[in-house]
Amino acid sequence: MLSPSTSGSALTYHHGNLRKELLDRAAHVIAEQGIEALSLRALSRDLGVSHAAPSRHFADKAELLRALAIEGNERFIDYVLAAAEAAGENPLERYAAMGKAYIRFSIDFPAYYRTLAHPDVSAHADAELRATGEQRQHVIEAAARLAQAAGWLPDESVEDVVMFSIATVRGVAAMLTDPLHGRALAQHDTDMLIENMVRLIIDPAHPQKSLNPHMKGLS
Amino acid sequence: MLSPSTSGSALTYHHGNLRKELLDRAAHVIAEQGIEALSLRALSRDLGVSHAAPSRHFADKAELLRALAIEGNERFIDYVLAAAEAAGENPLERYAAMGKAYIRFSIDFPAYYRTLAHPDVSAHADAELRATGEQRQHVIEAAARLAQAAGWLPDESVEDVVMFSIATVRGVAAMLTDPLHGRALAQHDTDMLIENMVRLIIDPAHPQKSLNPHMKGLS
DNA sequence: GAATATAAGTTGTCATTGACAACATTTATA
DNA sequence: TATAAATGTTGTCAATGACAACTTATATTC
Repeated sequence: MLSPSTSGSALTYHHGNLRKELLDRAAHVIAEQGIEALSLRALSRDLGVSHAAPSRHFADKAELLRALAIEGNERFIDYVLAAAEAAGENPLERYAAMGKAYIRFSIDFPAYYRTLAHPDVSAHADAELRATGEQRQHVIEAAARLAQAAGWLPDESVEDVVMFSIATVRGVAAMLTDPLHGRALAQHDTDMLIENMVRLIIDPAHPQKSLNPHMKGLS
Repeated sequence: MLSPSTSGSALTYHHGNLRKELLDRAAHVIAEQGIEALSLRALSRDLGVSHAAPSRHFADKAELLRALAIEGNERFIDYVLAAAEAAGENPLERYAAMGKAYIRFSIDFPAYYRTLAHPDVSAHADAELRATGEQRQHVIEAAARLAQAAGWLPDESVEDVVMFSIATVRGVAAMLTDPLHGRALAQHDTDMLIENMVRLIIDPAHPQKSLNPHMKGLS
């Protein structure tokens, strides 16, 4: 009862570190049944606390989702940056790896992805969530700049290539996770699909890909 | 009271054609305050009927949203096909026009777009909604085939170019309508952005755009 | 044209939910 | 030890979606 070393539910405090357990359980429910099925009271029941307990950690439901979204943004950044590191030094390879990681994150962490993609969450964004969202943007934009400097779509503005690449991977992620459109693909097919989609955005083997290839040939 | 010719609320029946009025009002609320703010009871109050009246037309809330989504898919198809017609005969121009129309639809008809994009709606899709979704897919796919035959990305599979182009416009639409990411752009900027994004997918002026431009040069 | 079936709408009720207030208990701090 | 702060509980409220029972208007049938 008193020992903080017990793993699991009765950790350090009254009932354990309820805040974290709420977030974990919420992520589980969202991954299993979607974000609409999330109920603070059901969450409380699952964790064996009273229905008002969550209010000590989250002012309302939106705040819990916000916290989950912030956590998701942080993990997203780590995930994508790790993929870039693993890809080596070539800026084109790095950016392609980040694109694949972007899509894969949405599949590997459906709860974070759904939370981040949910319209109501971004509608109720606060300063902190906005901040992690901008971090996310900066990480991608910095890598895009380097890729462009290495020969990718040199005639386009940075804003445009950033938006183009984010939009595409975001759209692919949406389609793969959409139960309507996303017919279940085999693991191998998914890998191949991601590979192809990212190659259509940026192909490290052919960085000269450009809308004005004839201009490049004359320069 | 009895005349069916009066426009507006007291049309033909008990209270008018309530079904249509519910859908219209729902679209209005969704466009104004988002899909989460939609309440059947509030809808009933707005239209001056009792809280159980909607149940005669829609078994539950999901069914109303489903009907709205089906309507949205139909209008989407009309909208995109009209854009293709206006673009003339060239398959590349036509496909580009359809891409722009796709994005523009999400801006011009936010209620339909939000409903169609909402995860809970596609989760509760029925046969009819799925059918209109497939129609949508076929319309795009047919145009993509023609564009490919006219020289666009000839080395890729149809499935890949379809997914790539849909994903990109879908992502752009998501970003433009996302209150977090979509900082308000001026009308002209939006036009230019759409233009650029679609040109990065398919550029009618340079249909030879391909991942293997050197192969094309040798053939 | 009256009788009847059906469609459309209403009132009443219920369980669930998110939010809040008042109270209780445990931990931290002075 | 006294007290403040954090954490959790019980009780309550209004709003909501869903449903059942009842009412009324339109359509159909004899």
